[in-house]
Amino acid sequence: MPEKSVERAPAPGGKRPRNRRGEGARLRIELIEAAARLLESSGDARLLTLAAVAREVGVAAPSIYRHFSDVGQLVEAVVADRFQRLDDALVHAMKRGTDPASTLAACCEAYCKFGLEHPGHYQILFGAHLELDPDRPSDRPGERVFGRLVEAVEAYAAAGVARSHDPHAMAVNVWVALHGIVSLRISRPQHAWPPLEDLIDAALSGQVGLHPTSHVGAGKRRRR
Amino acid sequence: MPEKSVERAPAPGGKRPRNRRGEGARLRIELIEAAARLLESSGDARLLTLAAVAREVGVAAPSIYRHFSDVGQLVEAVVADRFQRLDDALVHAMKRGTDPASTLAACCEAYCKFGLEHPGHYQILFGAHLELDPDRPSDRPGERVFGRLVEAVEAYAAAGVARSHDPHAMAVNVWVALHGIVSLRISRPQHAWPPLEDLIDAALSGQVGLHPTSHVGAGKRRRR
DNA sequence: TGTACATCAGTGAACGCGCGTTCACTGATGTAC
DNA sequence: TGTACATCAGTGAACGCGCGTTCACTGATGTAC
Repeated sequence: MPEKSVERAPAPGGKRPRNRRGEGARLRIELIEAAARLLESSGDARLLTLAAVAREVGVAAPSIYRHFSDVGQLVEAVVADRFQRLDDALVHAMKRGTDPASTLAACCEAYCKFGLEHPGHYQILFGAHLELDPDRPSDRPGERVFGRLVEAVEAYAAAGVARSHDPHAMAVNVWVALHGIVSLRISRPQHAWPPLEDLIDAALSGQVGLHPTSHVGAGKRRRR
Repeated sequence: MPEKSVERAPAPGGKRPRNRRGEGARLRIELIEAAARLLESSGDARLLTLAAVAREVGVAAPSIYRHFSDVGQLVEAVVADRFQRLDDALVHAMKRGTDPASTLAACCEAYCKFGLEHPGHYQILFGAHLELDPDRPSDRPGERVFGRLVEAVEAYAAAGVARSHDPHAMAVNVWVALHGIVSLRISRPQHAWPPLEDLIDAALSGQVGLHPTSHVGAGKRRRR
């Protein structure tokens, strides 16, 4: 029987082959992916340990130091990546909108879906214990994502049917509502929740006056 | 002068005097209070250690076992106590209301204030990692608190000015909105938030059609 | 009233474990000559 | 072309620390007689 048949052997059996010369940077990627998996399942960066990451990848713990000087940098790498993914998801969703109303709805829906599909990451991104560098307001965490919401609400408001004339204030209210939807559904999965769409509709109609009928059919929304 | 002048000597200096015979149960209280302080500052029960609680109280770690068989029971004691306090606060606030509108507003305000004044506890009570005994639905966490909200919304709906005719659904929307307000303000303290009252007003007017003017003057609300 | 005893409240030492971090090292492989 | 060497990717052993948990114990104090 062939000995080293599989290249990507999983950690338990295969004694993970070391990278070729010049390809050491691959471990960096693997470490970030492993940390991301662990963070997804814990939902709190403070519970992440270097030892667990090393184990997950199948590598000795000191090997991590070649790429990250401490666990914080590893977390930062994961967090930056996930903020980027969320932003990408919002931008992508908004492109699907055919008018300001459906664009705003799509944006909100994408936000909630990201959160509900990656609850651990969502909790880390928008939970209280992030502590990125507060001196770099450019990446003040989540501010860019909030900016997308502001964009969408502004465009909707410009179309003239919004509730008030302060798009920024409305965007705050919408963000708060969406965050409530996502985080309570994550933390109370056993509660008898109405369909996600209904919660989003209620938030949008309450906060910006965007009623369900105005954007039915914009995305793949189906009522039951 | 009386010999045992100070009963509650602080941990650092005073070598905490042991309780008299028959008063061993006092340590139980102290342990719960200490755990509560630590939980308030961490915001996650999974970070609580017996060693830290023992240190906080000024007692040897094994002493805890006389009162709690593991850290989970200690957490459970704190959580039950804080849920009770929150419920008390809501009930007390609602008693101050003079009509269904002001009662509902007072309830929501009390909910938010509890959360913002005890952010660590709020995160533990309504965060994702609680895991109380799911076989006892009676204390399914937070359900009783949610029930207060349902009560208040129902009373308001019965008065006839509500947005829809499904008080339970409205209460869900209100809960979600309040949770969003509290948890995002906790986790993004540096964000330029509007006054708490404005956020609550927006939630209430959006979700149940209760507009600020309908309850101005009911509590100590002041506009600026 | 005095004294022996039972009980209570809590301690100190010890253990194994997982973690972070350091250090010198190993072995494969690309490269200069 | 062959060979010596430098470098790269990663390891294994070791350390101190904090933690959970056990165990036998200690010393104060209430109580029975």
